[in-house]
Amino acid sequence: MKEFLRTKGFKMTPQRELIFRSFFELGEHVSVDELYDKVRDLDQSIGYSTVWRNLKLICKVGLAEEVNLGDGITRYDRVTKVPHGHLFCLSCKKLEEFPVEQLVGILAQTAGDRDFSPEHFKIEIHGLCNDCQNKAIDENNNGADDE
Amino acid sequence: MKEFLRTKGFKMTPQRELIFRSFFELGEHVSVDELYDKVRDLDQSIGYSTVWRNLKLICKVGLAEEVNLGDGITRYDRVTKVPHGHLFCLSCKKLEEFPVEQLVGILAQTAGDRDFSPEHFKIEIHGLCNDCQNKAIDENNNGADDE
DNA sequence: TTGAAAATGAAAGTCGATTTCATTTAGGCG
DNA sequence: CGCCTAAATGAAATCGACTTTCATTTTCAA
Repeated sequence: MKEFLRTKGFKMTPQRELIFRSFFELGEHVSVDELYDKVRDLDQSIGYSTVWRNLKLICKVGLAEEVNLGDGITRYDRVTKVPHGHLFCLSCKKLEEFPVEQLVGILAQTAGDRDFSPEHFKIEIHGLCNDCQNKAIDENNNGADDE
Repeated sequence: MKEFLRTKGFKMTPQRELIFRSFFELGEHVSVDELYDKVRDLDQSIGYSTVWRNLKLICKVGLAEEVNLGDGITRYDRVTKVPHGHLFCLSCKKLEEFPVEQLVGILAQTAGDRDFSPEHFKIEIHGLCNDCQNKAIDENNNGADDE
């Protein structure tokens, strides 16, 4: 990793090492705050802006990309081989993935037909995950019938 | 429209009337600032927060919905009969639409397979529109070859 | 070893979205 | 018609995530 960064003109530091490692240990779709919390557990002295800047760096060197679900929080998604879409639970904010090869094919064609040069496809399903659907049902059974 | 709002417990005011009308006169994907500018041309005295609140109201009563393209600006998209995706130009920010019936069918199935209750589908292609591709080419031909 | 370029941490700044609060207005009711 | 209460308004303050600034420290190639 040190070599990889050096070839791109960046230096390695203990903070960066820790931040990169933590990022890849956390799952997908990490927010700055989540990463900052994790990093802070390991080194109290690392600043928020350092975490933020390194997350940006991870994107710049092509290892992750920003995901914006419209809830005001930018998440950072590891770049993986396989393109995927997101199932975003509006209630608990959990994010699941699903494969989208077929869809991306259709979208690429759509773009081509319109002389639009696609850089990135975004396919999301917003709704309620199974857990939150069940919770909603429970609440209806137990709660008062207000509103 | 006044009746429509009354049945939902909202009152009609001159400001609201003007804001609603302006919103529907502007095309799709209107931002608060765009609407505020237009409304301001017609009535200098209307405040930003009133425009914002009425835009939210338009969403609440189901006539529009928020669109977030990840550029930090919330746009408001009139709810239309036909579901559509967005072609978003990363350079000039222009937004085009394209039909997505077929895709939505596939996505609904995907959601169903996973016991996910979909509320909303988001299908976007981010990239460069034809104009901006050409601009980029022009710049390469004329400009210096600085990295 | 050394010096320029890059990185860091704390704090301040940015900017769109949202809320607060004092005041005004709409519209149902007698 | 006037009255009254809930809703609406406008200005200003606040929020909160993101981004930048700046003084200082660190990396690493020569």
